[in-house]
Amino acid sequence: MIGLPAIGEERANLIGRLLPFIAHRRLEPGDRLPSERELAERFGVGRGAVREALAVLETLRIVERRPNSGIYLRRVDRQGSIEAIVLQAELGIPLTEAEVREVVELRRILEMQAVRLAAERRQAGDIQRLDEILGRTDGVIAASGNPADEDAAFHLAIVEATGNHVFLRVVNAFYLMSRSRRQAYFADGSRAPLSQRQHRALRDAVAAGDADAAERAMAGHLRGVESYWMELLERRARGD
Amino acid sequence: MIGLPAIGEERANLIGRLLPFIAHRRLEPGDRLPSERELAERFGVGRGAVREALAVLETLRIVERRPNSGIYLRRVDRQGSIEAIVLQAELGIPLTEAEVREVVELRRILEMQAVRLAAERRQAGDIQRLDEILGRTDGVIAASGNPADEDAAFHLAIVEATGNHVFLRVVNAFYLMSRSRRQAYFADGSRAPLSQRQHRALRDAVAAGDADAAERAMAGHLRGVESYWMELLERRARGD
DNA sequence: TTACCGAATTGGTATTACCAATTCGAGGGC
DNA sequence: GCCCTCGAATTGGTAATACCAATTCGGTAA
Repeated sequence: MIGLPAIGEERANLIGRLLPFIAHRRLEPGDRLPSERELAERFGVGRGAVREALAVLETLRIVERRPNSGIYLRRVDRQGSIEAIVLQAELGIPLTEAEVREVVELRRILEMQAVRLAAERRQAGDIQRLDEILGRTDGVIAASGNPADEDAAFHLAIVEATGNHVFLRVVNAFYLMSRSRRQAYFADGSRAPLSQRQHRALRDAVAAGDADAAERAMAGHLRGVESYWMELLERRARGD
Repeated sequence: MIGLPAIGEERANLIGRLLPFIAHRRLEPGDRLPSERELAERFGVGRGAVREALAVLETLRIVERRPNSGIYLRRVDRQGSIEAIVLQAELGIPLTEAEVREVVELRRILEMQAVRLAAERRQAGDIQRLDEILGRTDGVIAASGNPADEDAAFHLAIVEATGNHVFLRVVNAFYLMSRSRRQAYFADGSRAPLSQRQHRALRDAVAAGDADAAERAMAGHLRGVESYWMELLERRARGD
């Protein structure tokens, strides 16, 4: 069949089908996956689509392609890329409980250090950017909208104030992988105003160049979010 | 021409040619790249190869593909993936001076926190792994080999002792992106013995559960590596 | 100047074909 | 019975072609 469109078939991202396939087969690191031709047939797509997905999975260090031999699974748990978790989250695959705890812990480490550096190095433009985001957030709250993306923008703007763009990339990954979770967090409209007050305290501490105060403000602010995540885990453990 | 093999033509990784092409054109975020067909012709490859490369660049948030419209450059400097830097380094594209300084700073932040957590949480297996790597390194040094990979393995084993696999993934990215630099560092054979002594002090502090001592040991150890990187930058600034 | 329509362009996808290296089993020699 | 050898099948790498559907963009008409 040439060029026949899928007949009413929902054709999700191939990576989103490939990852559960790998997980479901309980493949061990080093195991060989089916050949490209077999995967193409099994998922009802062309070989080109399979190769595109495999190129991504190889870059994320999930698989290894050996020419004329096969596709092999790598030690995805410890050598995999951090972006692999971002991709999974974007595909709707939920993080494991361990991953959630680890993400929360590392996010705290990163942001505590970031806000200190930000307070020490902030430029006028950085504070201006923070104020702009705060104003935009006020508007979203007033319109009863969900300020999840503005929340992320504020935290990332603080990291940006460190002047370290690599730092920004790393923290950005964490915000990308928790986007849906953050949306759910702010779905409860009562949370946004408190968060906004804490953001303003953070802004003031950073603007004043008071690293200790900024760190304290960040610690208190993160506590709220973290407890939400931990509650989510408990709820999931009880079976929703 | 069908199936004609390249005649003596060195056909490097397409991504390795695409990235300089983008940089050389001084494309701004939002700008459109040539179409897939044009890129394929320009680089002398098939459209499939171009699509494979673009799929990777899209995952790394370097470009965005809009169906039936075109390929657009994203804000690669701040929204790009951290893995994009890893990929660049693997392709032999040197880091910019700013990136080097930022990588050094963030690596210090991550490892200082990691070694504290490792000292607090290390299990028996973690110390065993550290000792194993230390022993292997002794062998490499005795054989006048380059212990660059053993050095990375040791630092990563410390991060692994935190029990945080997400932490491990992030730090792993930093070691992958500086692999060639680390090889050059240990090419001077006089550096390995000092490094090994410092590693042993780190191992002892972690094994003893002394977070403060471990942090001090890590701080001193990193100082040496960092000064090497900074000297490299100055040498490069003077034009090698 | 504006609104509209149609042709060209573009990414998305499947199919086919060929190459070269690896794999693996059958057959033969020891 | 065991091991070596050789050849066929398998596999990833790559190019070329064709078609679709949506976007773009130019020209034309109101």
